[in-house]
Amino acid sequence: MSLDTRSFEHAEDRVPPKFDARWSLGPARGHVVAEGTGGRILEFEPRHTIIDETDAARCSYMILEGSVMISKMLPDGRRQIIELLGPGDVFGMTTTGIHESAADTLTPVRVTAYDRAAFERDGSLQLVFAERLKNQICALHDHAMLLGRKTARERVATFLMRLIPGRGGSGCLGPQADADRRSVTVALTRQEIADYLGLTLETVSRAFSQLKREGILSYGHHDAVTVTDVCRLCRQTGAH
Amino acid sequence: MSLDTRSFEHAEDRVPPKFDARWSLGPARGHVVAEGTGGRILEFEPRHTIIDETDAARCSYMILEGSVMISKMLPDGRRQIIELLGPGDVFGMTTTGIHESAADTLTPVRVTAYDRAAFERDGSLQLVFAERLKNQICALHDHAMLLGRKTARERVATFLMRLIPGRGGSGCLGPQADADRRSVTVALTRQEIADYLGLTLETVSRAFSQLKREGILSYGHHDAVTVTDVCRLCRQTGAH
DNA sequence: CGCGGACTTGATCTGTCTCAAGTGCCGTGG
DNA sequence: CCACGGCACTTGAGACAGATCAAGTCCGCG
Repeated sequence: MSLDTRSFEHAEDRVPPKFDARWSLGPARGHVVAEGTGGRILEFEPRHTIIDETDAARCSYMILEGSVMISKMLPDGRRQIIELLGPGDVFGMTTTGIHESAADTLTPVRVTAYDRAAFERDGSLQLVFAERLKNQICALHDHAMLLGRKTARERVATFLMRLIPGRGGSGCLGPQADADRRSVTVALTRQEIADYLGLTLETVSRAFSQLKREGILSYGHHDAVTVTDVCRLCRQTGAH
Repeated sequence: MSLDTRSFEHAEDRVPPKFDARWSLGPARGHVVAEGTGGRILEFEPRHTIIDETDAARCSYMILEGSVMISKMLPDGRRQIIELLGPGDVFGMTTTGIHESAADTLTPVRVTAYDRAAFERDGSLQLVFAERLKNQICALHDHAMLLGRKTARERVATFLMRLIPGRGGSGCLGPQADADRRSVTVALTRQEIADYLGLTLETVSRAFSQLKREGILSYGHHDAVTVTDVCRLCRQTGAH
């Protein structure tokens, strides 16, 4: 149901985006690591573009490693981050032949890219993708609920809960052992979190500060957050 | 990409919901019309429940005729309508074995219900569903943009544009012949539109009134709306 | 040391929600 | 046939969450 959130804990691996002509020009983005049966394995640095919103759709992708964000822009510049994806998730499928949303890396990413024509011919591959799509649809449903009906505070709490594997979902394990605290790494800037949650950067910042003041979170450096009381955070998500 | 919106134009067919024990009890909702190869064909009256949010998932469904809404509720009663579906669309798939959203009819509906176990075994059926899922994902992406970033006015304009087949999408035909006017039937109440667009009923009503005052819409009876200038409406959607 | 980027915090503004009437239509029953 | 009640919708007035505008702070880096 929820994202594999360990994938967002790679911020420490981040290196500053460095321009490399080989990675940015033409339709074949990314660094080809291996050619295989039907799929090429590509690698991308953090903060690089895999798909532009207007690209012709030549490939479908499955993530092997790292985190990818799918986003859309309105002509006046308003942006919405639609999905945050991790290992196993798929993107780039389309029925129109044109991608209608962009895909960018958050962390170092390795994907398998399947040529569209080859993909269409391979039924068993499509089944694998379809299975994954079901999960992603479920996440999109939850996210629609969040965007349409939750308060800013609930959105931020929900976002943070998704970063904690095994908690908050239908099969929540409850508090473990003694203390119910967990550390997570937030691989997104405040602006990106805002674009994901349908808020402004300031509102996201205020929600973080408020949760910190209440002792539910603690953090020094912005992307290394400790949730000091997971259950209490969970009760702020609106789902209880 | 967009919904097949002719499916929302059946309000005139509506009959008042009538209670019928056969339709409401137990897991096998709906009226079985035919048993077939792997799938049963079921019929439902307007405004009836196909799936409850907590149902165990026994079937996957494909719509043959009519409109279905998929929704979720928070424990405190806030509701979000996640998707509006028409003929060809599919729902009820899950990887968890539990449905996590409800499905209700808007109009008289005929669906094919595939037993979950049988469905899992039939690869070609899954491929048909997968193809359809791609379209629905695309619609969910657009809807996330709407919920996260559009104003009330833009949301309502976008909603109305989706009711006009062949217009507003990537392959928009532009104004036809002389006048650019179209009649649509809105099969949802203001409250349902609000729950779909992440607004309140009053805000939806005000947006309708405003568009009417500006001469972009006209309507007497609430569910029979004439868009008097489709292109002008389209320019209010935020997508231009 | 000074600059720039990401974040925080405060003050104010505003779009949407909330609360509260009021209207019109339709079906029911006298 | 008309009075009545209920439901969906409209409209207005005021409140409020979150947006916007504007300083700041903190930290890494050249």
